[in-house]
This record gives sequence, C-alpha cells and structure tokens, in this order.
Amino acid sequence: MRLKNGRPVWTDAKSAAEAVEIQRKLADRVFQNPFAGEIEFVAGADVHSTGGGKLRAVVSVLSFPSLEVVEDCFVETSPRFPYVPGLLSFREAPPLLECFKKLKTWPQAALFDGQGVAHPRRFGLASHLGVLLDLPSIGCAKSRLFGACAEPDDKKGAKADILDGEGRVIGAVLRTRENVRPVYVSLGHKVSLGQAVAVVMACVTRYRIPEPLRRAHGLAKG
DNA sequence: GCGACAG
DNA sequence: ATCTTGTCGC
Repeated sequence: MRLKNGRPVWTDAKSAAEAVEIQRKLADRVFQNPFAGEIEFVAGADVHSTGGGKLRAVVSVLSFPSLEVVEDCFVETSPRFPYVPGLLSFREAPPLLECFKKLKTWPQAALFDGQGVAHPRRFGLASHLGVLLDLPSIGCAKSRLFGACAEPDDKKGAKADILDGEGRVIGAVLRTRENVRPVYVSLGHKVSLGQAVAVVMACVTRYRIPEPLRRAHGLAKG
C-alpha cells in the first residue's frame, strides 16, 4: 500500500487484491462492544457521484436526539478507486476522511450509507471509517451486500437478523416505517448491534432513511 | 460454470 | 451510483 509521511495510508490500494489484504489486516481492530456515555451529536455521511466524474462527500452533524442541524461539511475529489462490491470504502473513504478532518463539532457516533460488519470480511465502509477515525460507527445500507435474512414484518421497528454462513448474527434488517423496504443495519465500530439499531430508530422521523443520512444524501446531490 | 454484488 | 416524468398509492 502507499505510504505517506512514512506511515501507511489505509484507504489507498492499487489493486483489488491489495484492498482485500488491507481489509483483512484492519478487520481485527473492530470493537464490537457497546460504548458507554451519551450521544450529544450524531453524524451522517454520504458520497455522491457527480455527472462530471467527481465524488462529492458530505458529513452532516445533528444534535441528538433532537436532530437539529449543527454543521454540514463538503469535500469534492476525483475517485481514486473504482466501485467494486465489497471494496466500497476504498472509493468513498478518502473524501469522507477529509470531511471529518474539517469538522468543528466532533460527534459521538456516525451513520454511514453502507455496511458495517455485514460484509464478506466483516469490514464494510462503516467499520473502515470507524476504525480509522476511532469513532463509534454504524452501517445503514439501503440494500443487502452479504448475509442471509428473512423479511421483517411490515411494522415500524420490526426487524430480522442478518446471518453469516455459520449462522452468526452480523446485522439486522430494519423496517424504519410501514410500506417501505427495510434498511440493513450493522455495527461499524465501538457499538453493539443493539445500540446501532436503537440509534438508527432514534434518528428516523417520517422517512425511510434516518435523518443524518437523509440530509447528507440530499446535500450531496445538490 | 452460474448467479450475486453496499454505492 | 447514473440515465429520467409523471403517476399511482398509503
């Protein structure tokens, strides 16, 4: 992997094989334990591909649980890695890291538009960013990448386990409101699955997507 | 060999 | 993710 200031840059891979190698290396650092303490601010992070072949990353910080906007941060860059299922973070992490670096208000937890440990190597976007930022993180994806799951009841708050090949629970398919497709929640880093689900539900208003992510997504598209 | 496949 | 308007349904 590339080096910067003599230290490895854990988001830069020159090939898919190298990216997988980095994921295997960093996956051990993921803490699946619950955090203690109150959340005062939550962040929502999303990246949008613009028509001009650029990536526009947005991180929005909201108060918790009142969900009032505190800060929005934007960063636009050229993609350094293509989109490859399972390697999303190598494309989206660089601009997102720049956004977090610019934040004036540091959140106690962050929501990401992608998977956490519900990933082939237990190291999706939310886990990758959580580890690099040493921040409690939660994956909240709009569709499934890995794992088997049943369809949760069509009632707000209903959920079903996401299981890996060995039958271990790696996430939850969560119905955030009636008559909408469920979202795929998994812990990213320094949170338990129960906390992840609770935080997502606490951030849901009248829409399918939790407010921090919905706002970041809306701002990223313009 | 044949599907599946975050954004 | 992107190409794309109006329209049906809760």
